[in-house]
Amino acid sequence: MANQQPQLDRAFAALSDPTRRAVVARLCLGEASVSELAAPFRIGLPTFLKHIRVLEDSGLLETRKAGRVRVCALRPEALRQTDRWLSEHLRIWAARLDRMEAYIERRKQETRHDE
Amino acid sequence: MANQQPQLDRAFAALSDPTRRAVVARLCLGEASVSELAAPFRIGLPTFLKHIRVLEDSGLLETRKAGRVRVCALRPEALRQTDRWLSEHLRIWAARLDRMEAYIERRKQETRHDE
DNA sequence: GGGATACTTCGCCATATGGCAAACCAACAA
DNA sequence: TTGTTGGTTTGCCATATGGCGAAGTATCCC
Repeated sequence: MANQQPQLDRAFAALSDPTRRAVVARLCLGEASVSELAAPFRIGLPTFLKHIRVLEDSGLLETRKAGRVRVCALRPEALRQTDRWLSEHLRIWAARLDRMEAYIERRKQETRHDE
Repeated sequence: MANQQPQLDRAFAALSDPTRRAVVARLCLGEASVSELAAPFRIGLPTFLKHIRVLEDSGLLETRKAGRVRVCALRPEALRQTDRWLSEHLRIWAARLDRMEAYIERRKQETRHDE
């Protein structure tokens, strides 16, 4: 049973860390350099860099070097992919619930009919 | 900087594993016992149980014991919570993009005006 | 009771993750 | 050219994760 969705694995894993979610949230507002992104956190730069690499590997963001500064930008396609997985499964679940309710309603009707 | 959303952390982490996503997908179709859920996978039951515990701790599913069988059911609220985080941030990102496009459009108009 | 079934716990292992400090490199800025 | 800034690499550590097999417990069925 090989893993068919390593992309999805990595995106969900990347989003499981509050620091990384905060970075994604920040980048929704526009590009930023590594040190700008790191500023709100009390962790060392090497550690923070690791978070950036994880986000990059997951496809959630891309970076480019401008002089000595590394600029980070969101890649919303990866975000959309994870969102699609969730909303699709919620849809399936809701559809089943609807069928169940319809079934119960039908049973009620039939019971009334029997009386 | 304390973590404000351990729930969200755990839900995303739980969904980062293909086995666990498959379990969630299966449970969208209705309740199932541990061994029914484990059947499609080639991993041992103890290992599979760990996955179930992770899903349970994340709030994505709940279980109850019926005789010697443990029945698992989806808790869609946790699924919805993660979906909300994603769609909200996608919304913010899209809003910014709209503003940028509007800005560029305005610049175009002004440039034309200057000619 | 006694066997089969369905977990459940235990102990172990390899790898991954998230953190640190120290030293290093590259590119401005004076 | 020399210092400062912004990032990067390296090495280390503690804990978590995902896997295993063996043994244990609790039901259920005969």
